[in-house]
Amino acid sequence: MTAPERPLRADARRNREAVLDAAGELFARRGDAVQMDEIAERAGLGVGTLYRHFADKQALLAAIIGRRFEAMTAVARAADATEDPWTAFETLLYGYLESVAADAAFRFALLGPQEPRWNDIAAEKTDFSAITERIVLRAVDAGRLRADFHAADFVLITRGAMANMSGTGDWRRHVTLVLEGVRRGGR
Amino acid sequence: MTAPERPLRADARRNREAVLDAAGELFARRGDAVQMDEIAERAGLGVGTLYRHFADKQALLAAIIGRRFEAMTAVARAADATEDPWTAFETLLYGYLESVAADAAFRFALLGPQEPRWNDIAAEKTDFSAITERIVLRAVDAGRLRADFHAADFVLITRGAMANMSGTGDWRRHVTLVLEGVRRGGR
DNA sequence: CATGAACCTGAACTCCGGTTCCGAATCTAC
DNA sequence: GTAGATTCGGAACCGGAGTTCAGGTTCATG
Repeated sequence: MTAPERPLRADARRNREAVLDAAGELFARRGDAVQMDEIAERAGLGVGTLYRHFADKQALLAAIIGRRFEAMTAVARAADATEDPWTAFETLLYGYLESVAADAAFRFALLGPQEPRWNDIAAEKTDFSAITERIVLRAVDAGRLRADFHAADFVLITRGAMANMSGTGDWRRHVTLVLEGVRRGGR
Repeated sequence: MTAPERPLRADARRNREAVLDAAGELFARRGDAVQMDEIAERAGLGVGTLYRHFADKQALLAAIIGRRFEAMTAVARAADATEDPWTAFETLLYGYLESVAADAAFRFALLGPQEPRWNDIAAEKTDFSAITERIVLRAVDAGRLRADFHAADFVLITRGAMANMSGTGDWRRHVTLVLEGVRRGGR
């Protein structure tokens, strides 16, 4: 179905990239509240061009989100490479949250009401959740997380922190508090 | 300015109530995604009537949210009447969250991006935050909450839980975990 | 350098939902 | 019971944001 796919013309590829960059930047700053005209202007292109590369706004957003999920997966993989189970867990958690904190669109996708969608996309295209599960398991087995801690709890914590990222909320403080209730085995 | 205020005509008062009920019900279920026509239909009235009673959609929402804040303040007052400081704290926390869980509009108002607005309204019209502060202080003084716990942390926890209220998130589990990191002096 | 396909532009279009407005209906006071 | 003010109804209006499309432009190929 996606078979023939002749390579894009040079200017087309360049423009496609410009759109992705502009959209990424703007979505990151203001979530999906940005409008197509703004993205076009920032990319130095006409709106029509956006629609030549992406079926609609949703598709453009999806492309951006997909990128982020891939980056996220890389972060997770790196964390998993750490020997110490607790360090691995913390690295994953903060790596994840730091990225999310820097990107309103990502946050929107993760927190938004159409919940199932994006996470499903992520599940299909990356093995982020598998890696997360492994890291959590390692920490539990090493006695560094409460015995009943589950990957779903990682999501819980994560979402909780995200909710404290806009405005005055101090999400780091929030994570600190939660971690205190979840960490085990001091030294 | 609001001085003369002749009493509303009987039917007007009845209709106003119907609007409030319909809007409360729908906003609670679907947040501010409901549209004016829907509310009108559910109330058995024309749209024009909504606008006779409320300047615009925002004002209607504000009326609903205001109601909820008042109810919330009553809950807080009740919690404050409990002798045991920890029980008071837990009562407040769960009372708050239970109400919020039942009302998407309220959640939306508390969690939404236009953050400052609603909380300011609340601060002006109710003494919810004052009561909360007192309850938190009591628990800290009694050694039942970590010494550095502050009213702002209550908000943190609260927002964190809210983020886990839609879809599959198990907000009670989330609160349990957080509480574990915050509670002090078991039995 | 010429030709045609691929691509770009941006004004115009469409859809959607909040808001208005005025004739019709309803209530209150006398 | 009736006059007159108040309130209601809902079709029409309006602005905003996504999307389309009829040319003009640029690139790749021979």
